[in-house]
Amino acid sequence: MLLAPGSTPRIRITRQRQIILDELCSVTSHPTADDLYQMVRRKLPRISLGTVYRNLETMAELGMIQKLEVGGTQKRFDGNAATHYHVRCQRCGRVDDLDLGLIAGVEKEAAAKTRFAILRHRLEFTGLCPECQKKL
Amino acid sequence: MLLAPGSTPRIRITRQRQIILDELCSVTSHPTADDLYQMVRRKLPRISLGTVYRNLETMAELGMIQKLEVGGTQKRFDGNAATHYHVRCQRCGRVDDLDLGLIAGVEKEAAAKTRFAILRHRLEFTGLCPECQKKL
DNA sequence: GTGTCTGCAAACCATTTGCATCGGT
DNA sequence: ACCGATGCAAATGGTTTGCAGACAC
Repeated sequence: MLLAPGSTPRIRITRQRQIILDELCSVTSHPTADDLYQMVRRKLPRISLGTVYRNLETMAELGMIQKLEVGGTQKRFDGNAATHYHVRCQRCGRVDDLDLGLIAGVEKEAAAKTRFAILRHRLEFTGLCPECQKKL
Repeated sequence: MLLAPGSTPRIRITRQRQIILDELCSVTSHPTADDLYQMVRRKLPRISLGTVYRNLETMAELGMIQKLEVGGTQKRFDGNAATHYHVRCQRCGRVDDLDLGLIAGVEKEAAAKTRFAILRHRLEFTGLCPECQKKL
């Protein structure tokens, strides 16, 4: 979504967009696009998967939500736009929030070690969720 | 690659496997499967992309190399099997190693905050590489 | 000789996209 | 009315897989 200089494309509040956002924010899990599609479909049976993808992308670009690029095949989405860390179960793929304070100063430390301009960081833990621990 | 109890499937050292590993270890970048395919093809013109994928997968499972699930569409591979952190350029996708000491105690701290059994962690920085900074 | 590995091609699956129509503003 | 958004279906692109022949041990 490139913006022509000077133009400000108005984002419309469509029924679909509103409901996708509502569903995402109503949940503490970190649903995939398809999870969300299933959830939203209960309220808008005719919505298409493409619309879900497009809206998630748009809202992530606007900083309203987060697109999580955690491990696994599918991307996941988070209604909490603030930086925070995650744990992912390597067996079932479940992703939980982790209530750790942000690691202070790492970005500064990293910036000192490289010629990259550091924009953000991500910390992700991998492990086994309680349910999967039992099953092993 | 599930192992039947008691069996120890012998891993054969084929020409393909050896060369894929050599190429990966000869390089400090973090090539994608296709990058590696192109590299290996110069020495083994008849190798197939499927073989590259299969071998990378196998060697990652054996802990000989690392499969990096950093952001972006493609997975990347690292000949250095030891835990270390990375910076990724959000514009061109380049991935560099980051010479930071491992964050002490985070896994223990994380374990205390969740009921997950923590197995490992990953810290990834996103930014702009020197080349992409110039181009903007 | 046995059982793994390879090359090839087709299959898979998450995500993206083109297009005609719809609907917010 | 304008132009962004939608539904649908087809396309894309990375990765995986089935199979018959090849090769390491």
